[in-house]
Amino acid sequence: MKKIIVITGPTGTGKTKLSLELAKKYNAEIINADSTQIYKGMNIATAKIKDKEGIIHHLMDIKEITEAYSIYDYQKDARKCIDEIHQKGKTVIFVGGTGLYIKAALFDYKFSEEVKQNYDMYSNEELYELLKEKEPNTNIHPNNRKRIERALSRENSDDIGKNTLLYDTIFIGLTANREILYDKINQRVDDMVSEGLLNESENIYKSGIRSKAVLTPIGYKELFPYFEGKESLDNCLDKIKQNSRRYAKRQYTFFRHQMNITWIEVDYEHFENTIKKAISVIEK
RNA sequence: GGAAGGGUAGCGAAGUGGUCAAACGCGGCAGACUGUAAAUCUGUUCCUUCGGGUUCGAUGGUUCAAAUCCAUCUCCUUCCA
Repeated sequence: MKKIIVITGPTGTGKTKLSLELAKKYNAEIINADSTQIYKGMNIATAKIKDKEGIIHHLMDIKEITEAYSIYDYQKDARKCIDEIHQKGKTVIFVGGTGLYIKAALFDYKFSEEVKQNYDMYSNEELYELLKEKEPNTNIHPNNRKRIERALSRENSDDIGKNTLLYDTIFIGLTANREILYDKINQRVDDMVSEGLLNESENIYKSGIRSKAVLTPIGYKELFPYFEGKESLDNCLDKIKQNSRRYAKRQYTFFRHQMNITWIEVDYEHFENTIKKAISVIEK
């Protein structure tokens, strides 16, 4: 099977579990599509797989948390992995919830040379005016300074190829009723605590490293006020739960509008049903 | 039993005669998204057949006009007994 299988969906739906079963069935290797699992040392909050059951996982634990990594790197790395796996005659399965990474790898996203500049002296309004001159049809909001700076730093590209799929791919999304999903997410945070989340987070806190890799994932930075004695543990854990719920919502928005996904309602009680459904979607 | 303060939309909290369907925050919902994407940013949030309708503990009153003033009732918090 040379089709690429993508397993995605919001956090807490069992993507990892499903991916292992499918990898065994289709003689596949897995490419991680989760932006936070790229990094070493961040395992509990990112819900990294504990037992790979012999399945080869790519693009996981490949960077130190002090290192930079971006979607541009991911695109190159992921495509290289696809070629290698296909060359072995095996199937490729992408697993993860970072929608943009999946899109950049599989769609014809074109990245151009960066024109690094310092925009510190400009106000949001001034920057927006600059962008308007460069890209009159921009739909970036004036308040979204980071994205405006990015847009100004890249070469103007009319054809960015974001809707052109490069590979024969099947997109499977795991989903669940909102209420159930939120319960799962809340429960999962409590489970992470029993698995040692506080320890892992405190080590990162004490390391003094405040890189992008540290400050991006949900589950570490929210605990820092607790280590500083400024906030109760319960409040910090509630913050993690809330951020996770909001993250799941944003994921839905992205997946619904950016990719043609076949959604599967997760059967938490009898996960084998979820696997069966996925197989029937793949073999349809 | 006495004294004081208070009950405002899902929650917290402003508002103390008209410009109030009611600031702001949170939560919820919806959305954008090519180099931080577990990020960043936006919209919306009493009901509505979009004409309007019904709200600010309850009831009654004053007024052209009340969440805002008055009376009674009710509930909560704190203090004194």
